Amino acid sequence: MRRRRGRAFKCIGRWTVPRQLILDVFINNRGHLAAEEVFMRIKRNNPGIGLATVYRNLEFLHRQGLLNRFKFHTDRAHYELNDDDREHHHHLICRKCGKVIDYSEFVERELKLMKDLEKELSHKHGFRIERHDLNFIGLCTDCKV
Amino acid sequence: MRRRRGRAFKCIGRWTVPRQLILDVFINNRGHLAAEEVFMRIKRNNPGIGLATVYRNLEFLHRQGLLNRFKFHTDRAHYELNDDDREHHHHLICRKCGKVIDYSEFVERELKLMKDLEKELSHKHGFRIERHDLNFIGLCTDCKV
DNA sequence: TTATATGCAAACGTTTTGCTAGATT
DNA sequence: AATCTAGCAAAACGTTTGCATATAA
Repeated sequence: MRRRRGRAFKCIGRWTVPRQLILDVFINNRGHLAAEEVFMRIKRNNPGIGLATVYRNLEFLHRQGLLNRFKFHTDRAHYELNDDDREHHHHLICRKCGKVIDYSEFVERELKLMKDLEKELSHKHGFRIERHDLNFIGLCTDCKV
Repeated sequence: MRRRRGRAFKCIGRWTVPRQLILDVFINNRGHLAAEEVFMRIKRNNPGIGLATVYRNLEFLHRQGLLNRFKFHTDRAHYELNDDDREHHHHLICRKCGKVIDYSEFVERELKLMKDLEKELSHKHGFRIERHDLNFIGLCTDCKV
């Protein structure tokens, strides 16, 4: 198996079938998926897949920078495709049904603030800030009735 | 047992000894504690306490609005005292040692942005936003060497 | 050919639950 | 007295690990 993603990408390790299948799930399904959900989707056409393989490869793809990892409301880790072409965005999380909506409003203004904050905080607390994580929690249209 | 907190507070349910002991841990120890840590601290002077009681009461106190609940880097849920008098703040999280530092820099500017964002997002996505959660993840002074 | 990844099952750490005795109102 | 809560142990849940087999390079 040799098919990867469209653009060039150096991979530490071997590019295997399960690895590609997992990535395909995210390519065909822009969203925020937990391991179990990825596992189920692959299992439909590839019943031989193991859940541990999914877990190992989600972590692998995350380390390779292909997937972003989140801990939202629930206990499960969620992953989304880390598409360089994609706009910087954050998440609206419904605390009732768990729905996650991406948004990119006010990003320029937000990024400016984040940069100022990172500078100030790095200096003051000696932290080397690598990333930030901003979530809005509330009720979605369906759940707020 | 009748002792509660300084200010008035209506409690749904019964105010029990373990409930007070758990709250005391947070009053005497401003910080972000996981269930196990709270359990250990109480056990020192009250060996009879059960871990399940701690879990149940952390959730209880969170529902009562006395504790804030976070899911940081690790798998454990962390809680902190929700002190109304306290400044609005966010968290710097060290991804290596798990240390959590509170900060309140740029809060006015941040709150202004959050308010604008909440208004825009509520309108556009039909979300009723209840709260936001902003974390900076990186390496602390000790871990970045 | 050889290191790496897979699949399975068992182990793991955290959190929840069922139950009976006990405490609070 | 009625009801809610505690403590214990067992189960549940998401995730990780050990190991023999299979696969990519």
